[in-house]
Amino acid sequence: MKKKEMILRAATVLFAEKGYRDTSMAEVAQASGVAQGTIFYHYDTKEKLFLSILRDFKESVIQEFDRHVRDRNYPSGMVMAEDMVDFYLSLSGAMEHQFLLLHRHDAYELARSNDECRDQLEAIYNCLVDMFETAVRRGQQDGSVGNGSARKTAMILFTMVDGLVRFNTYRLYSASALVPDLIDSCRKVLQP
Amino acid sequence: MKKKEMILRAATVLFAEKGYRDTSMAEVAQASGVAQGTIFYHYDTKEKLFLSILRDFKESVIQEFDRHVRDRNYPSGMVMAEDMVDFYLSLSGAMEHQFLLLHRHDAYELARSNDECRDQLEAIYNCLVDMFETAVRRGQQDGSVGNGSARKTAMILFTMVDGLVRFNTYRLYSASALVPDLIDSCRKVLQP
DNA sequence: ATAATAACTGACTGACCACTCAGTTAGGAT
DNA sequence: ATCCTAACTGAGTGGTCAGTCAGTTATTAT
Repeated sequence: MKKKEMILRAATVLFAEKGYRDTSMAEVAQASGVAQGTIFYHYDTKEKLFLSILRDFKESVIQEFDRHVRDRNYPSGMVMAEDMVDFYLSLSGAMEHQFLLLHRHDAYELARSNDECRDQLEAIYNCLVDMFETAVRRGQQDGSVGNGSARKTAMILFTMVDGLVRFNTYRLYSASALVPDLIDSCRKVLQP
Repeated sequence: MKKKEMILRAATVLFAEKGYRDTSMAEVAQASGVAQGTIFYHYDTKEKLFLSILRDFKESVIQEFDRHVRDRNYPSGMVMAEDMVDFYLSLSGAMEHQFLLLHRHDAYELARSNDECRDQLEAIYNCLVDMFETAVRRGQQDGSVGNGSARKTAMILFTMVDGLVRFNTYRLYSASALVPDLIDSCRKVLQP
């Protein structure tokens, strides 16, 4: 693996686990087995390193979603919606550190002063909500999902599933114990 | 107002808006119109100042909730649950900075190494979920709410409402536009 | 083989920041 | 009026950290 990528990976883990501000570039250098100067050679500043992580995350989410949905045939929008909840949960497990980053305030902080950061965040967020919206729309067409704004319904589903991931992240409650109840609640929200 | 309280108030706003790590004690001192040394006279360390803010928040939440529920007669658990959603939304507006603090990662960070911080967080969180649980239980007794674990149902309601507050905080979406849909979804989740 | 460029290194720097401390001021008790 | 203590002050300190830079090593082109 190239050193540039090693730096990105190590920084993703450290920024997610310790936070952007609480992670020094010296720590990133040590964790990636690289001299401090090397980081600044590849990513001019700490901020640009963080942006690269976000960009990487965005591309991964889009790619994973496309790969999951492609070649898949759902009998109904409702079934697709349930699969999207499952997919979101497994994605947040597989990309644990990136989701942890998304659940920190660091990125939103940076987004206030940095346009690119805001754009990346919106793209990630839109991609995730779009997942649910696609399912809702399809369900509304085939009659398995009740009417109402598809976008708003998708956002409510998003808050429910994302809240569960957050419970897990903060170790306030084990997510797995809530999954059946959550899926059940989502079904109730969607039912015509 | 005593200087000690002025410091606490200024620090709450600054920690919420700029983050714990990004706020220097010099800024807190300036914002509260006090010398730097005065802060350390009242609150030994930055960490203890933060804990005092959390303690203050916990007590306020409990007090506000008690005051709201006392002397109020709900015709059914379902109506109480709807009122709890409303109450949560208005509370998060009235105590905007404290809720912002709760939505940052700072507190959860500190909780990992500081027992008191973890206890305060759990107390705040329990108080909020208890609100919903009380309503669900009552609804299950009078038949206005369906059966199932009251705690889990309360947690799902919590994630839905809290997710909405978060949307607002991060300025990703205007909360008010989602409120009617949210209340409607909560009703669906609760219905027998 | 030589030159040219890209990748890499780590000691160093200037800025910042939590916290200290020696000293001053305000308030209350007798 | 005198004493005592609590409240308050701000210049100073030691430590940390993002970013620099002059120099070294690896890679590629000719």
